[in-house]
Amino acid sequence: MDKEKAVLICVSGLDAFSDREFSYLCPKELENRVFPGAKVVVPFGRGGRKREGIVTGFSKSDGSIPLKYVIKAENEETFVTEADISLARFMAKRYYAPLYECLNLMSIPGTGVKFRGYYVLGENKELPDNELSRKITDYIYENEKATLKELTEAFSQRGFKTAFDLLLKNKNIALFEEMNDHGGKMLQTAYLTENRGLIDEFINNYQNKARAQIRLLEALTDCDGMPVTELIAVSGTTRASVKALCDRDLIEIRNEPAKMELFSEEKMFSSEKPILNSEQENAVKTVLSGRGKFSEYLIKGVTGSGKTEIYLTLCENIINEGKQAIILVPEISLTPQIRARFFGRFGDKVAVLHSALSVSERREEWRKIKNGEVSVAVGARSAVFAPFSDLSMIIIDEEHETSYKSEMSPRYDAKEIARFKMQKTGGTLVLASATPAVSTFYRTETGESTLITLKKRYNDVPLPEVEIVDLRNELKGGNHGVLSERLRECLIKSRESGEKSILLLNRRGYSTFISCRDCGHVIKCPKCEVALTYHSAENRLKCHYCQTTVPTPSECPECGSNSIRYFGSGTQKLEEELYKIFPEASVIRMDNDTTVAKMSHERLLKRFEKEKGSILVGTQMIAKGLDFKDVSVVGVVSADSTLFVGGYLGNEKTFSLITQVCGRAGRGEKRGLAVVQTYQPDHYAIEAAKTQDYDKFYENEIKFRRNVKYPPFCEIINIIFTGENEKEILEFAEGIKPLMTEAVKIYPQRESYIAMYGPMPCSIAKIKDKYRFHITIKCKSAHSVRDSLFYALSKLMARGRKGISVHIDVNPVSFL
DNA sequence: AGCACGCCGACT
DNA sequence: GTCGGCGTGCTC
Repeated sequence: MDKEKAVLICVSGLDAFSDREFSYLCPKELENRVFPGAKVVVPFGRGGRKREGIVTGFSKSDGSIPLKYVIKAENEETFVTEADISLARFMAKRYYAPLYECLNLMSIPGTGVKFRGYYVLGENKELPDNELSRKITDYIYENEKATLKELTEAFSQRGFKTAFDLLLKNKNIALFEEMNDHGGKMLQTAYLTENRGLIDEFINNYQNKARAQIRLLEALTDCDGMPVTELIAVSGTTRASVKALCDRDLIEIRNEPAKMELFSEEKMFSSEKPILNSEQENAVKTVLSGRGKFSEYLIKGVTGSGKTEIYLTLCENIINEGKQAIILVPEISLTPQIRARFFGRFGDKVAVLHSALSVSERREEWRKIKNGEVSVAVGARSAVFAPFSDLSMIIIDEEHETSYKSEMSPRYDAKEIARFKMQKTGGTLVLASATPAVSTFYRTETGESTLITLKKRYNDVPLPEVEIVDLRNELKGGNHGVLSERLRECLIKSRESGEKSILLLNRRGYSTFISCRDCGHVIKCPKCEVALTYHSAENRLKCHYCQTTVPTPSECPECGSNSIRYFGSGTQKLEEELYKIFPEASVIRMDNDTTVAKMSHERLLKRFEKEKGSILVGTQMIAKGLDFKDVSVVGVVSADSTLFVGGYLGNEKTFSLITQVCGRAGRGEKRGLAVVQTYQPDHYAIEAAKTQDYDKFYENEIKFRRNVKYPPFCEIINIIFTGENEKEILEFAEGIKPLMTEAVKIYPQRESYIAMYGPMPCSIAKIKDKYRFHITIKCKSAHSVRDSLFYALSKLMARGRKGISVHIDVNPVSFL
């Protein structure tokens, strides 16, 4: 008899420690649709509930356990390749993530865990004779369906489980598994109606009455329909005005599958080939000379040295080879300006992936890549998984940015993924930055990567002059304000000559914390272990970690005194102070609070560009991707604010942030001025920033890293435990020590193991009522401690751990 | 996460 | 004795 085909499948919904591949049989009728890479539906667990799975290989099952059958095979477009499977295996091991979740990143977007179990009324209408049964069925009847979780919460009384089980057994209720289908998401799109006459009439008659509605109509006249959310953002209005126009029958809203809509400016952007200078040409030549086998480059080029032209030229070469390339940029840089350059150059040969896309737009881009309709993909972190068939180059712009590391499971590092992919296919990896990550630069010293340096700035504009202001002297001089005398002077001068200024202050809100003068009590978030920040716009205190807000207290909640004081300054306060000095000026504030709405980022920048003598105030989001003429002054209000947070990366973050933002000064012909305010003028990160001297910074920093054994001289594994009960977490986490001792005996790789610290409270010890502890492991390589750590953690997780969740972060970039 | 099995305590 | 609560371990 023909043996039935048995396949290995990774199943959704397992945690990293119980994650395994399972064997299933394939029914005859599905035989040619079930093979490695295919998405399938399988029964799983004792209840045989449906789950999504991905076939990872063929099983050599010996028949010792009875196998279940694959229920369904999905259609073709959900497939992943064998190369994806081996990449996913690497990721699952390296980042301690479930294999399914890794593969899911590579398959078509918006197909997460598909099945939700609901309970509905069953065929048997005769209920057991008890009140609880009736209540449960009534609840389901009223809501049509209910999840088990919902029911357990609604009937958190004794006897629920029994009654529930009985109902299920009697078929009074039944399980209904629903597909949680995100596919083909519809988007509300606004169109002008056919009543053109009425529209013109309305615009004329309501000039001064319904300004918002008129702006909406104007925005719509130039285009053929626009998604409502975008329309609101572009015209700076609200949903209420949209509704009003609908009621007047002037516009209509249709539900449409979302399309990727190009902005007119993107289409119009010139497609002229840039003329490269000799440095740029050399860079291109060097990179291309290594083609044909895996090679890695680091392009270190000051801001304005024209790195984007190099990327464009490299991509062009790849396209001519008939191959494909990915360009990764930090999310924040995916502004229309940058997108425009790629569209201008490659037209419809380029796919763009960014966070503002809806699921269906993302699917469409993914499909174009998969079908070979495009040859270049530009996108943020997750674009590294773009499913090209003959990918041959990956370029990572601003490679020092920490956003290339995912902070959600799977906590992957796009740089490592890119390297893995290029190594496998013999492609080229290009990293680029004005201020490379110290770990990246180190690779050029060990020979793992080739350094390419660009020194010339576009049009030979000199780098800005950087002045350091010692804030301790300001204090001595009696100036307690946010702005030093010197910076204030420069701002005034800049405004007088009609030029723009940019001020960086890496703290949002008004004040950083508020406390009582009499008893010293600091007002903290009720759910998190952090101080609340005062936000003047809402006149409330906000928690930046859980978004809770509370009214501003007029007296101290501890001692009742009414001398509450606001300490520290954020962007809101700075904005206010600037208005005091320049009542006439246009001060534009850009931070998380002002840019939550889609597109508002771009609107704010446009305003800044348009208005003479305007001042831009913002958090680190203003440091990148901005390209303005006539910015004569850049101010760094508090240079040390990133110095001692962010763990060992603090120095590097500070140096690159200051350098980046200072580079915004004086583009165009004139030399700009940057004023850096600090309490630590002698710190080497600040000193090096003064002369914009990366090499000097690197020299100091690598010495420090080597001395205290930090990356690149080790790898760090952070294990984070969270839960409601402080004591239980601590006890649980302590359990890892003996297990680790045991594990190291079984997997003798001790030479790699450097040290284990903790458990200790995280630097934010509580978020949303959950306490947080962490254990940090330093090792020569994460790879060689993987087996022993996995052993210890699996055993640890196998014990009762009510309410404690554990996650692992390999080489974290944030240590909160 | 969810589901069944099995141990233990309360109630008949 | 029996029912039901709750902890423990497994899922092809």
